[in-house]
Amino acid sequence: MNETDIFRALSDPTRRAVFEKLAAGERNATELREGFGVSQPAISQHLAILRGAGLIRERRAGRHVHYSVEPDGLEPLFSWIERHRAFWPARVDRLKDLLREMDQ
Amino acid sequence: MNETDIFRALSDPTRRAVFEKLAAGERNATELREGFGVSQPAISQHLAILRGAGLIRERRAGRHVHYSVEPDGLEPLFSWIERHRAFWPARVDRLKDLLREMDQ
DNA sequence: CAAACAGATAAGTATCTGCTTATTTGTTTG
DNA sequence: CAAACAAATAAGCAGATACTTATCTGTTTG
Repeated sequence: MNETDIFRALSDPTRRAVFEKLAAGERNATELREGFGVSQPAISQHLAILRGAGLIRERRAGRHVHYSVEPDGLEPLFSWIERHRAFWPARVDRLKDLLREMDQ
Repeated sequence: MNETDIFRALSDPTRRAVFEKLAAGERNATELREGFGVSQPAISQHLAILRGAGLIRERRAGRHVHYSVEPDGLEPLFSWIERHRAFWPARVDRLKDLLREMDQ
């Protein structure tokens, strides 16, 4: 949920690729595994970390678990960027406004 | 320079705090060390990682080395966010425009 | 120029990470 | 209900990470 968890979760290329795949739409763990040369437990562990960072959610359906992006999951990352508006005075004020709109 | 390096560099709380301190203005290694209960080599190593990720730059002045934020260092992170416009269709199209402006 | 200083580098270490295989839990279906 | 299936968990391991102390390099200054 915090910045460290989010940065850490996204610092792994496989995990970032999984997240990006989910950004294109809901997938179950088996579908997510396709294309990665990695074991089923590895994907399961990556999903647990993404979930722990608040970036994805799961929806159980029988023996399948469908994963999808948590819509506001990246919000702490946006906030962190915004907090640098001291350094990018005008630029990030605009970003701030944009992010506020996104919340609606 | 790539996304992985940037996410990794920012995933450490101490390193993120150093970066944030630099966002407030140029500092040398000794000044940066203040407030962290950490050895001089530790800070030096953190700075090397931030530098390797393209997030900070250094300016040598005698026996001092002054560090500052690399203005476009976070650009790959912004681009990565932007690349999710498939998921936030309208929202991120706006962000895209904003980032284009920022490039000018 | 010797002593002090700023910072980087070396080397060692405990802990963390990402992976594996093996096993477990729970669900579906012939 | 047994076999197959989807996914999580356990345990172990090689490599990475963040730190330490010790040392080195380079700069300044009394």
